[in-house]
Amino acid sequence: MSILDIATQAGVSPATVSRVFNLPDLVNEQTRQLVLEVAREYGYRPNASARTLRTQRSRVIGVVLPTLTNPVFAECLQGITQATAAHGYAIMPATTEYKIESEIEAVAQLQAFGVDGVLLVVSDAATSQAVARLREQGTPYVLVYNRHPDHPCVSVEGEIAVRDLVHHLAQLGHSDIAMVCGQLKASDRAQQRYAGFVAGMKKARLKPATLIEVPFVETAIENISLVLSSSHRPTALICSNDLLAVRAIRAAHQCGLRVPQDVSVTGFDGIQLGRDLTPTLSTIAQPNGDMGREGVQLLITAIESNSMPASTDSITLDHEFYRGESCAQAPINDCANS
Amino acid sequence: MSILDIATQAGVSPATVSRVFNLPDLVNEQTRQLVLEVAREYGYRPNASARTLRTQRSRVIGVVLPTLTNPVFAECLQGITQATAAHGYAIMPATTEYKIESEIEAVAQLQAFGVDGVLLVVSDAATSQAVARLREQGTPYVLVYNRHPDHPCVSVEGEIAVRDLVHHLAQLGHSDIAMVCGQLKASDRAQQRYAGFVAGMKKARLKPATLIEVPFVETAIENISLVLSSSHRPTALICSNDLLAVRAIRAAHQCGLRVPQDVSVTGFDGIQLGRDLTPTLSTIAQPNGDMGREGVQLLITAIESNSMPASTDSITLDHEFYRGESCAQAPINDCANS
DNA sequence: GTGAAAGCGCTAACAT
DNA sequence: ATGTTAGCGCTTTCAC
Repeated sequence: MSILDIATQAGVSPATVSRVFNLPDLVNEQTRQLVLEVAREYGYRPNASARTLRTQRSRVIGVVLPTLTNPVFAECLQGITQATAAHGYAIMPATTEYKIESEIEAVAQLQAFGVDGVLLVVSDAATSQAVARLREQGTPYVLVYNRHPDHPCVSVEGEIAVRDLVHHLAQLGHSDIAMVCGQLKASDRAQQRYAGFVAGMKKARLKPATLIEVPFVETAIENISLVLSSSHRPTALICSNDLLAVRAIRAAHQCGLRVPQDVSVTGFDGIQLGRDLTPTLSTIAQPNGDMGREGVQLLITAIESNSMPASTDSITLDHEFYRGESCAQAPINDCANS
Repeated sequence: MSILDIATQAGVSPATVSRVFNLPDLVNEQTRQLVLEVAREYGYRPNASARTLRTQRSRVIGVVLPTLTNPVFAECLQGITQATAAHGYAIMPATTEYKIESEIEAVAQLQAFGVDGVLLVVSDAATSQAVARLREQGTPYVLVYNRHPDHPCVSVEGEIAVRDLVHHLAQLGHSDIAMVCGQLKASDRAQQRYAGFVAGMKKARLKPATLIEVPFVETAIENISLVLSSSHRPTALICSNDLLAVRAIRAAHQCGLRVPQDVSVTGFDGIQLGRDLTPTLSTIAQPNGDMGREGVQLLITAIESNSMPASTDSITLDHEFYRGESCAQAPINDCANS
């Protein structure tokens, strides 16, 4: 069923049928009803490829994410899905599994499929080849979660958030605080969060910050356990994301420590599931759905005005420390220690 | 950069350029190298819409899921993504948020975007209008997680799995076992799992099975707490999915009960995160990534042979009961009770 | 092994 | 308010 068939059946020209679907106001009420009727009868729906070929617009947005297995990105994609659907756009996601070389590959694939723009979460905005390619080729893009002055980004102030969290923990009597991260060099976000940790520790005049860098998620629990079973263990663990926090809690448990009585654990991301865990997860919550939605807004606005989102369009959303049960006052004896 | 530009630059016809990309064997080695060279130089990539318009194949697969917020579907989508990418296909996901009327809407949207086929998880395969539409219109589709004799499905034997689980719990000394589900009428999977529960209880000659039906996730914890604080509370809770199991553990905690010493909790799905929780989640694990991958395989095979997947192509994958820390022997006193 | 040409279904400029 | 028509970029038959 092509537009020509419908036109013939309705006794009008293909142009009129096209107008009924794209510029209905230009068509006489009666004619429009007639066309709509015929179209419905034959179950006609305009062919997207033909429209795209003609208009050079696919109404599809590409999305590049590290993984869907981390709920933070799944929640974000959920937001993206809602916002795009509301605008009549569809999405085409691709995941990199945190492999940096997959980023450029994913972008190339999406471009090959003719997406109008791309939303992405990259390992490191400053050095990303994927982002460079997008920019060179004039494909509209917006970074989400990444935060960099040269690119259009939707992000939260990760550095400030962690700095303030250190302050909060210090107030709870913690002086021995360690940070748990993935590989720092593989993530600009982790670096920013770590910078906030260092700044916060310095400001609180606490002793040089311990960093537990976890190279692979598989060994996270072991890595953390090692530190928790040392003679002078930290009383609080600031994890750079919620999944690490979950593993930190497990590590504590394996070391015979109770959370939060013996050790406090905080995460970063605010995944929904954290609210239902036992203990509930303390975390620096980001509005994950909104991050996606705002990114879509930025991107579609640019696409429809035939321009590229600018770094000056960047949006910073509010974060919020959610104090769950995994975080409490420092244990008394440790207070005595310090 | 169109195929014509490349052809002109290389001094060949557009047909030859097309062959270089689609039927390279038909092209003289030298000519091919030349064209490839020119194409690379200009960063040429064939236009997907034009190809789709001409061939009537988009190489895009639509995916309809309830939500991405439940890791079970995120993991499945991950598998789908990998398999499609390996075949040179892209995916276009849409979520229904468990709203049954969104299913048909999502399908219509995907069809409008010209997907070659659809992978879906629906509320109820038997009555789904979305599935009916797909079938009527001759759009290839495969159901995932749903299990129904009239449709091509990739699923596990949910009923048998739960039946066997009841047996396992009975062996552990549990006689007072309750099942926790979402709204039964809204999910054929939950119904099947419940049927397995009833069958298992009967076979184990245990007293009529208690069902805790949780209408809304928001109130799940309250609903479960109510039962756990009753005078003759169950010693084991079989939850129809892992997210409910997490909430059941929380409910137990709020009732002052320890898991698993006072009450055992099991889930269904095998989400990866469950392995890192404390206690680790006991669950009937499905191979979520593989479910997606198998669905893709079935679908693409059909698409490329110009046919529709048949109900006889349905695949049943193996499930496995993962015994985590959330499940243990029934408490002694309760054994005495029974 | 390569080229010429038709046409996939649509939109938009132009004409009436 | 509606019609005519060219052409988006590609693949594929048919011819050579």
